[in-house]
Amino acid sequence: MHETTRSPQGHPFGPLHIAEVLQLVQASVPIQRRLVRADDVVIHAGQPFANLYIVNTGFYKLVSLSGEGREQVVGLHFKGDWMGLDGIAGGHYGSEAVALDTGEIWAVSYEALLQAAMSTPALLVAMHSAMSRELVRDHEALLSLCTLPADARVAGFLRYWAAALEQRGLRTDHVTLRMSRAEIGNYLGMTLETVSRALSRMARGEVIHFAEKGRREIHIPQVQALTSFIQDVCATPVGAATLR
Amino acid sequence: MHETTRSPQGHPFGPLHIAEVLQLVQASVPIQRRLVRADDVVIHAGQPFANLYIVNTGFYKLVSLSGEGREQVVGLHFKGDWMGLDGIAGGHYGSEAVALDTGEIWAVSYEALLQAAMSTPALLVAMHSAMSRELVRDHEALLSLCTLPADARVAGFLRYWAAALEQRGLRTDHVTLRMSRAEIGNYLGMTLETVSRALSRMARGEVIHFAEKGRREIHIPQVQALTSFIQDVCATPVGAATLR
DNA sequence: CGGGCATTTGAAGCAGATCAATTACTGTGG
DNA sequence: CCACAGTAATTGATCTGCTTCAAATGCCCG
Repeated sequence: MHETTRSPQGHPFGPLHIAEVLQLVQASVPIQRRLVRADDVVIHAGQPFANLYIVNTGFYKLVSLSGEGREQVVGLHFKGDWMGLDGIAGGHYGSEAVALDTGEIWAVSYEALLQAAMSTPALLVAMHSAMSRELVRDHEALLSLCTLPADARVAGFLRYWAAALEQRGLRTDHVTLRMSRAEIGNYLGMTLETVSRALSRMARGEVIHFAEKGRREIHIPQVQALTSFIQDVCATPVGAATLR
Repeated sequence: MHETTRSPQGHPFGPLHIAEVLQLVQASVPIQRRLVRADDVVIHAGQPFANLYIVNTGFYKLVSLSGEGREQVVGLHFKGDWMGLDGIAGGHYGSEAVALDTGEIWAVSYEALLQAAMSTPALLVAMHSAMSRELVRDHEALLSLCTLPADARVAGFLRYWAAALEQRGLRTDHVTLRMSRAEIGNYLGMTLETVSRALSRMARGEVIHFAEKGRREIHIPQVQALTSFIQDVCATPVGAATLR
């Protein structure tokens, strides 16, 4: 989306590539590695804040729990993303981080990070960029949620996932969703049936194709088609208050 | 909500009170003050990132613009809040900051902030806390948006606004909304008519009262009643996918 | 005092939720 | 390797909360 995949060598304050950030962290602070499998809980909501977690491999969802038992997927995280950032302010993690498949995450002490930042400002900027990116992403999610109809949100979800893969140098034509229809629906603010219908509609429109077995393998001939699909759907726009 | 209004003197790494953060910033970095009036644009989306903005007085909304002209209020900001944080990652501000009435905002250079942070770690933690708080808030907004029916979201909005005022030592029984029904609706993902009806319903239920003239002055006898109202409404729950 | 905008309120329509039933896939034990 | 149980996904029919459309009222400001 933006030009975040640049900076070959990278001067101290410029934006770093995902791999460069991982190297930088590795070189600056002690890291505790942890291998996880699907459904492993990496961060428990409510636990005292101490570490930040950086995704080395795998896919993760962030889940917010309300007091009354409502739960909400509030974010997805890929290689190079930081997790646990919402714990800095209150001293406790604000949401659960759950692995969507096997992977490796790095735990680094926030205190150690602050220390290291004194001598390595680039580390600080990398962390700030991670937080900033998450804010931007949250705002995009909010925008999509409030202004797009269900079908467009599902298409936007696929596009987002594909973009995340592409940014990390992975192929985007064959995508394996790591989430059930229910999880996707929860993230997008709709029911699992609506997700299913949206996907069926996209498949019928040749925007995506399902792999022979298993409805979670999705073939996306051209990501750009998702964008057109979104715009098509929005010819009949949704009705939330338009400003002024 | 949390115990964020503590720390009388405040050791370097503990959470600071809003006024303490403002003092700290003032003592550590050069500040450019700006007086604004309602509808003044403090930050223009897309402009090159350079400064962070701290609210000294007034109320502000953050608006995200999509390429296709959709716009979405993604946040509200009060005294002590930082704005422009979404610009760090991409080098450009991601949303417009618009004043909702008169106030004073402080512009501080991000570079200067990084410099000052070297000698004043507390400043860094204050900034991180601000970002972290915004992430938490975004997640709360998402949760509310996806799991609560319209009436509950409006009540939650009032409760949020009252809590923000209380945290800043202001009275919460008489609240003056600085936003139109359309703005509120946009923020909450519903139409202005639905906002109006929700408020009417709350007034009918004695949860709030309107001041004699001007439907933006709202009397909230007891903030706690808003919470009960939300739970009442949720007896008939909304249907977004529940996880697993 | 009057024009223009914000808000309220009512009536009707619809996108998406809910309910329900079938099909497809995954893992497990024989 | 196959049968079977349990879960995930699809698809259809119906229902409903919220949007849309419409109209009246109230309020601010020149």
